[in-house]
Amino acid sequence: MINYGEYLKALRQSKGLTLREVEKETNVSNAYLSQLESNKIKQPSPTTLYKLAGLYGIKYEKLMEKVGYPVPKYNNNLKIKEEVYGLSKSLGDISYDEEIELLDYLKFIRNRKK
Amino acid sequence: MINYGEYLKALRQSKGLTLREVEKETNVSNAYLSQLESNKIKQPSPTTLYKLAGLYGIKYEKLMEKVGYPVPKYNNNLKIKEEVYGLSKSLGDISYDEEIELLDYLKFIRNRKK
DNA sequence: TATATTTGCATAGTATATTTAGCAATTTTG
DNA sequence: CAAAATTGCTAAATATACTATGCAAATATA
Repeated sequence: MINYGEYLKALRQSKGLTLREVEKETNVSNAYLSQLESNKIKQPSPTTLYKLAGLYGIKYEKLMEKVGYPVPKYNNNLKIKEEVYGLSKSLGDISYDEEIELLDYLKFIRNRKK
Repeated sequence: MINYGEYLKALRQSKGLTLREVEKETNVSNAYLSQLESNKIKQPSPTTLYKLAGLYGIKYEKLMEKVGYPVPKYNNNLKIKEEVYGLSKSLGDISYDEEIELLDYLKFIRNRKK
């Protein structure tokens, strides 16, 4: 059983968005979003995934993969990858589970002093 | 209204295959294949398209596009850049202090279960 | 030619994606 | 504190993907 819902929920909360705010931006009903985040939907349509990926700032293909759809393979050139610098380099390679935890922790950080 | 059915039919016939032969290879029912070829299905699932693309020897992405699904674009450096920065993009803009905290927390995560 | 097999397709049924409506708990506001 | 708004969620309704069954026309075989 694939668990993409937890990931979607962590993404949304890390951005401080409510289900209804996401609904406004994506035209996906808040009720359906809730079902997605609790893994009640096996395979949401690519179009739905595309909208969410856009709003949350992640790659469409990543959601496709999480949901279990075939994803076209491309040439990931490791050399070029290594030449690029930035935050992700400072963090290094992180796993999917770690990313969820970091998103969660970021939410905690930002709501700490209120 | 998108016309991908005609394309699928032309592909199948060019290979001299019957609906039932395609069914055997892809596990998609011949009845459904018939509906696909006459555009009675708006958006067949990516998995179905993937099977057909494989058998017919065309690109999966091409069928995705024909059907009207969003298709990830692969062929530029921006793409690779996005992959590398995927994490920071999903996290959004984070401050220097936040980055330090995240790095610290990541270290904590990785030393936790030992 | 007669009959058996194959072929594409139509129809009905099942599974599942997505929306609408509404409710209980929480949060906001005065 | 009390009323009002907001939030996440559930259940029922609807839309649509996909399959099982079967049939009429075409084709193969004798």
